[in-house]
Amino acid sequence: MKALSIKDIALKANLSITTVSFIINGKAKEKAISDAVIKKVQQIIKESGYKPNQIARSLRTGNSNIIGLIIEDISNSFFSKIARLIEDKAYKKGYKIIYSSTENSVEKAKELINMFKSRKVDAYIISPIKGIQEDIQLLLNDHKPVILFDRNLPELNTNYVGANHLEASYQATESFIHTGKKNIALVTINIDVEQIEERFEGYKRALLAHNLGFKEELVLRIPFHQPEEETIKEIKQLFKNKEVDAVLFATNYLAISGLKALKQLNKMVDENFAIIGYDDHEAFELHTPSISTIQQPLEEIAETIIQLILTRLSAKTKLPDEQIIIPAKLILRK
Amino acid sequence: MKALSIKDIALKANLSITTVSFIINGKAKEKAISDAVIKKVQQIIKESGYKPNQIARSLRTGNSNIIGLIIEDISNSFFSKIARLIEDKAYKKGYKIIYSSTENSVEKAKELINMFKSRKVDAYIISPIKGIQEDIQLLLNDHKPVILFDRNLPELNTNYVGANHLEASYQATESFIHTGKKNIALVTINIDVEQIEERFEGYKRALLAHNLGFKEELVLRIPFHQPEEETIKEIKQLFKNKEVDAVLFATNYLAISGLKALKQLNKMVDENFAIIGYDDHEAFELHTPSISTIQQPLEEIAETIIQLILTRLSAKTKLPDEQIIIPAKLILRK
DNA sequence: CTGAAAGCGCTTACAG
DNA sequence: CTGAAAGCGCTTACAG
Repeated sequence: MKALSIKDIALKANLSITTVSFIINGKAKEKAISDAVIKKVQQIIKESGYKPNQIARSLRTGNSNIIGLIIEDISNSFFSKIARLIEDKAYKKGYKIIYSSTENSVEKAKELINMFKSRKVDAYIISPIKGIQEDIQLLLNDHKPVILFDRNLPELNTNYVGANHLEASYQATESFIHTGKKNIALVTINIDVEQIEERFEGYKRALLAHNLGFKEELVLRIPFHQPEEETIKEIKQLFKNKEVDAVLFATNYLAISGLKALKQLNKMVDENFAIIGYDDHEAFELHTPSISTIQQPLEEIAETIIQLILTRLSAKTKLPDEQIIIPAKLILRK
Repeated sequence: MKALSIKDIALKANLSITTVSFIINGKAKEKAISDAVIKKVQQIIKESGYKPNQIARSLRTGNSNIIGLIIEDISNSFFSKIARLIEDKAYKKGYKIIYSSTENSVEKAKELINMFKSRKVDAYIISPIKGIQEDIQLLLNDHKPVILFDRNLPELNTNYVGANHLEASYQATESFIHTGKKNIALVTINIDVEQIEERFEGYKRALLAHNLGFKEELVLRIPFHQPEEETIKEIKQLFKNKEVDAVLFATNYLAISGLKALKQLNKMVDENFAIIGYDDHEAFELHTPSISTIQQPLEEIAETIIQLILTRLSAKTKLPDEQIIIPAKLILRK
């Protein structure tokens, strides 16, 4: 039971494959194919359930209607939610998404880019890490649309969509200060990516701007691949420091580990001890008391990314690169 | 700057593309290519950064090294975690995953299957819905490996990996009964899929087995696409029924809505009012008090799926279908 | 209005 | 030990 090919359809219709191809690709009018022929072919296609072989089409045209999505980890709710939104929007325009997680490995990220390249994806959406600039530059040389998101690589001339992490973490830190907190800690991750760096900078600048002084010992940098138990242990250590009266977490999973640490210590979030997370998580709202958080507008980010991609895919000439910064919001909860 | 082709490599090496192809595909030994030639070609490939065009390869061989994953919703943590585990394991074997969400739409599920088919994916992992049996049967006729998971379609003769939902929800209900609960409610979703049906059956049978009687008014069936606010409203209604002393939720997102409802009502989970969720969620453990839940062993499910796929992809003949039921565990938390 | 033919970049049966 | 050639299923420039 082999799949039907355009040849079979042409045979049944008593036409050349050229004519059938024109009809399939909506070029019937342009090529002045008669209405009768169009009807006949469409009828045969419908009855036979014929679907064009996309692989052959890709080989011939050089594009695939596939957009490659490269992220850190699909099981992180920030990425899986963005992925879902992007998928939905792309799907409506006839594009499919193929995704893969880098786990913050330069090695794997490079492999993924090559993989996608050899599969001729039409465009790339990448949450990048340092060390893959050259690989991305090759895509750009190839005139493939590339949208970086979440994290930027400023050396590259391409599109970027992201939140103003510095500003957001500045505000979060400031909100602690406004409620009288003096010893504000930061729990962050020790990966060398710009948006993590920015979150740190915002924290530091807010402290300095309010003359609280920056103390390195209040910054806890968690190794990326560390097992969660270890992370919780380190956070508990931090929490036991009686001086600390507020903690900002630089990612949602760190904040989750922080909440687990609190629970294990039987320590409460109250007027003497405040925390703020980064990126929302259902657990934050449900927690008693609810946890404040810095929220990136996922819908807006996804929409912006997909618009940038689609306009670039349909443009005949290269459009100017855009750097779009979308404000993250501090959601204060009680 | 066009990409290199096998022709370019052959030209540089002063060899035919046949020979180059044999070397690329590891058939050099088998074809008795001389070591000197092998070395030379490998050197040229390395220097030039040549990557074979997978599209051309797929067109010629009929397979793609891509596995299609069709799930309900990638943003649901159950699926995104499974997806990540499957991706990891597949990646190590040289397979890529292409995924899409059906949103429980028969229409979309059918489209996705066709899309994957026209892209010549090598195998399918599907969390199916009723109404796509015929489409899956066509894949089976085509001798493509298909693994159903999470939900089964018993009419089909294919592989299935899933948890024993009936047993699990029976046990959960029974655990309520053992702690003296009399009016046990079920919050479920009104989609017609087997594993949701089983969760209902387990609940019902446990009640009947313990002579508590089954009351339809204690079963709340939430429409699938309903906005969450509406769901919360309905659950609040249920919670206000003073008789209800225990609630079993049939999915993790329903339980999350349930926790939000509790919070809005300022109602506590305590010895007089118990709840159990389905599939784990970080919010369950963190909740005060922690929420008990039925947990599917994600790692084991993913591993089983990928093993089934890989053995079938490398087998020369059709292997017998397997129906693998993996026990879900009731995790009781205080 | 419609068709014959080239070619996308591979793999592989066949030949020597 | 190595190569010429067919063919996978399309699209499209060219011809009439």
